[in-house]
Amino acid sequence: MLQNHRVVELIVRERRLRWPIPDHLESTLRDQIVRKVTRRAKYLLLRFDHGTLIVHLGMSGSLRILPPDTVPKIHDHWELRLDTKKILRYHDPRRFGSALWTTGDPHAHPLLIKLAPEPLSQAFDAQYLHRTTRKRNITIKQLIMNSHHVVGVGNIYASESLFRAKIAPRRIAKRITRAQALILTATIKAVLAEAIKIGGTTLRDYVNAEGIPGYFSQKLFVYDRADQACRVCRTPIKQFVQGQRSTYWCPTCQK
DNA sequence: ATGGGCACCTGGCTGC
DNA sequence: TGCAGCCAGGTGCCCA
Repeated sequence: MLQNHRVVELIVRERRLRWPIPDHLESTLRDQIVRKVTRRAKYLLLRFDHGTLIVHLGMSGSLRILPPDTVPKIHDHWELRLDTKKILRYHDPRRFGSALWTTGDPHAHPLLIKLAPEPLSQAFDAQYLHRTTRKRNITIKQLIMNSHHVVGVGNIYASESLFRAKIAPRRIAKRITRAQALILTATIKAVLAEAIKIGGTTLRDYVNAEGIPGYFSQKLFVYDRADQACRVCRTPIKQFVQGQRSTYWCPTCQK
């Protein structure tokens, strides 16, 4: 869709994202050809000949490919006009997302250099997780949500992965056994792969880039299910706050 | 080095 | 119906 197409113009309507969109970006991207679109953790990488555009969607961001002359709406902060006449448009009400320019190896960028291995890769395995939890006094839920230890696991999938692994969210990371590390890597991979396959998780009225909701919410065992019966044992699901985020778990299934 | 708390924002929902 | 208050799918930064 984007690859090998030329950017005719970058239009920025609101530069104030998590980090300001650099002033030079319009002139830098003009007439550049998108060579490759890749991803690292939740960062999208648009590779050009002279550098890389690093895009993050934050909590509420979306990117859509739109037909020519589609009228921009509120919170449509920037867009690439392509030689195909289509528009790649970034929409983000909360402005927690970002669009950064970097030259050289994008993986060497300060935001990417320290990221943990890709969760769906072989490098993310039981040995890795067991090693990285050693001597860690934080809870296992906070560890799997820390991108220096595990990437791709946000607040929803953290609770879901731990439920499937039967591990209590408050368990201290260094107390995780080798066997539990093996199970947890497997449940993280499964949860992420399933969620990706069915379009992610839609809560309330969020929609994806095609304007379609994700259906993983129908597969949630614990997230957003406080006081409802556990789908395995019927115990009421518990909710509490951990590091300013809501955690959901089943006190019977998870130990 | 590690871990905890804060910050950035808008909008939807709840309850008075 | 209006509105204040609360909560939200992320994550980098600062400080102890």
